[in-house]
Amino acid sequence: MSPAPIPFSDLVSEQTRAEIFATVLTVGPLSRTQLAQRLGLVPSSVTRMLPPLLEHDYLRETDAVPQGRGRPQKLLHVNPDKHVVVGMKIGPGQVSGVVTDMAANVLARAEQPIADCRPETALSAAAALTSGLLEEAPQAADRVLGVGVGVSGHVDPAAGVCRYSALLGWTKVDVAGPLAAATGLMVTVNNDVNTLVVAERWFGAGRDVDSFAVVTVGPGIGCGLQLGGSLYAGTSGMAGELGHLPLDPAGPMCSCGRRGCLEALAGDRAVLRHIQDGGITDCTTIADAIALARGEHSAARTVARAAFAEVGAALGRGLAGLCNLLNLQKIIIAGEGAVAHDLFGPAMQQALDAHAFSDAARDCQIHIDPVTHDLWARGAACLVIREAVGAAIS
Amino acid sequence: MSPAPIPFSDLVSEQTRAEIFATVLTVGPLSRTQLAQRLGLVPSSVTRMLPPLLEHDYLRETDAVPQGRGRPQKLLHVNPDKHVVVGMKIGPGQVSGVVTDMAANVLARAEQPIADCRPETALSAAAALTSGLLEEAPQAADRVLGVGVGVSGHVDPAAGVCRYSALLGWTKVDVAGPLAAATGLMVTVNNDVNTLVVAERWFGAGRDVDSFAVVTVGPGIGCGLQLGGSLYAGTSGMAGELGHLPLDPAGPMCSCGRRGCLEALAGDRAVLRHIQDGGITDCTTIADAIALARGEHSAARTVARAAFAEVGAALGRGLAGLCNLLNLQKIIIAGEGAVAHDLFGPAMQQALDAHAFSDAARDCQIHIDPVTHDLWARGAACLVIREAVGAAIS
DNA sequence: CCCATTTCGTTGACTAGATGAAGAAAATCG
DNA sequence: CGATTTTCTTCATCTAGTCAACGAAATGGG
Repeated sequence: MSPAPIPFSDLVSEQTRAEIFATVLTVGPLSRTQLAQRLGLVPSSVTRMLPPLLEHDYLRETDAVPQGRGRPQKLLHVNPDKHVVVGMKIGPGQVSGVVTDMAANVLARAEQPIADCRPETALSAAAALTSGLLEEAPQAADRVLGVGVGVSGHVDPAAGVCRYSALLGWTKVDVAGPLAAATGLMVTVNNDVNTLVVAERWFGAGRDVDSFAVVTVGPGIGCGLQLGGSLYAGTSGMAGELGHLPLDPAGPMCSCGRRGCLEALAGDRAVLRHIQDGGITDCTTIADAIALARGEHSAARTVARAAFAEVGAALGRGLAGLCNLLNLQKIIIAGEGAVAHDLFGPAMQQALDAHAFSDAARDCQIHIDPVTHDLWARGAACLVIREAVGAAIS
Repeated sequence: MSPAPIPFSDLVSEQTRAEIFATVLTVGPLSRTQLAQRLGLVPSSVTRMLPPLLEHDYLRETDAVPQGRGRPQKLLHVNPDKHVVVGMKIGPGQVSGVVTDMAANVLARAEQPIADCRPETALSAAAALTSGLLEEAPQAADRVLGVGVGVSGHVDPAAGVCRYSALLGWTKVDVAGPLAAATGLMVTVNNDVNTLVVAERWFGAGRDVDSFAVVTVGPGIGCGLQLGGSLYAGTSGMAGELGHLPLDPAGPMCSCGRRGCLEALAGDRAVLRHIQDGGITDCTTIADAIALARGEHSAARTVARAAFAEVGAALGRGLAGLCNLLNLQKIIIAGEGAVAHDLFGPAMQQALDAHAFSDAARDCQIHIDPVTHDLWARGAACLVIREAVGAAIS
């Protein structure tokens, strides 16, 4: 594997240039004048900052494009081919990854099932996946900016270490070290939901707001926070633990050993539990449950639908707490479970409206994003770009 | 009432000068060198910023004080007499206020019961209290910087309006307008718990941390947040609504009409409810309950103690959610109810440890601050100083 | 007692980022 | 073709910051 050239930092480490780059990246081609307005600068300041970015070919400008009267604009856009970036997500059962260009466009994707969750297994799979992905983008090998990794669990991004992951069964696992050693590339690690936050912020529903949460539903309930325009990590990088909000002292046991956590009330297992409690025994996966609830009218369908409604109501109560506490502009529901939003959405919204203060709920849009797809890994790639460009850009 | 001179803003509006002022104010007399270190500057930069602050007499320096070898330092301190500030809290039943100097030292205090909570009643009481307080500091009338007001409920600080207050029964009440008209002074309004956050940040347990929450216990449960070094207000200034976190779907009715809110489980009424459920009928105020629980050994005392333990456990569950979600460095328990911390504290801590992730709980100190006393109103005064100095200073 | 040492603070030359005003560039409109 | 409009650049200037050198004011050792 080639050594990683990381020439970006010294050139664009200055705050303003980083903001220019990020703005051009995320809000598309822009003229200098538009850019100045958006950044609260005067056009001449933009002009002054640009030369190094253009000379080093991070940004390019189009030919003049006339639009009515006046001198035509030259639009700035990022040069997507300056670098490629690898992003991946390590989850239970599989490692999935993408290669993107500098505009975070996905060039190739791949995934690899892992037999067990031991750190060695997962990390060697991640290294193999990185190699494989970079071979698919053959001319890219000498232009790799770095590898971004999203890990479900508590991550210390500065150290590149996963502190604790219930889902993976990890405690104090160094992720960046082994992966950097195996690939020879710069490695950035963060919580997997945080990678989604960055992706939503740059390309998704978080584009136009500066305070939002991404809540992932699936086997577990995850949460990442963007507060006041920047990713909120907390004291030791483990903020966003919404899944174990204690919502019901009489609730079912949670995998964490406590009772009535949001995750126990609204995770996949809660759906299955409700269905089994309803007397249906041959429904063992969440896919079964969705199929049942969307299937032909039957007693079983009624039970399954009621199960999703229960789960939606619990989720809504949790979101109400989040909404009341942080007075967010938006909550984005994502994760594998979001595909079933037709089943749990109405009950969730109803519980949210019932439990959130009306002012807070009015200010807070709910956005359901069922097509997370590559977004996890793409977000991990964004993380690398974001770091290279300077964390200041949010 | 005299017109308010507000000469500060133009002079010190620059970020760095504001930070210098705030640092000198909060961490006491400092030499230029110490100041530079603390602000991450070089001493000459401090020297260059000082002249306007000294000329306009916001800061002063002591005579040289030798300390061992070398040239003696001249310590900078704020000139407390440059202005006076009025701070007050409008709560149900009474308006209380203080006059402070520029170092937020309390010069005089007063409170005034109000017969009802109608806005006119409360605001005219506030205006009267302001006049009264300023008469107690006679030579101060021409040096008033402004009036800060803390109101329990949802406040829009920019508009100076209380949007909604359950405790006061207010909906869309303009506070700043009438009070400015009546007093002729600049008026700053904020949520009452936010005033506590500022006070704790400047003078209290929040001095050495940059992410903490102040949770007030009493008739209601309030919460203010300092995240990443600055007061977190949320999208529309109503963040920090912890009291209505839904913690128990089978819990008692809350005054907000929902079931099982933290406030219904851990507010004063919850204590009384538990005691009455225990068969004791002549305990109608929280003071009675505290006296009972601290009194002579008896069956009633056992019931009262159990009531506080129940409430503490509920509070601990709520704090665990807060701690997990935001991974704070510190949670400060304040408010009138905090005096009973000997009664609810152990159960609270136990529930917190049981429900918070151990990593998050380890990073999060609990600080109980039972002597809030003037702190509400003093915090409101800080709010005015903070605004005059520039919100940038956190 | 005087001079080296130490610490504090100031001065002045210099740099980087931002601004505003004026002007050059490149289109359309009449 | 000239007037107008819009975009972008150039240049003088401002502000906040740094660095390096120096001045100030104490202690302590010979």
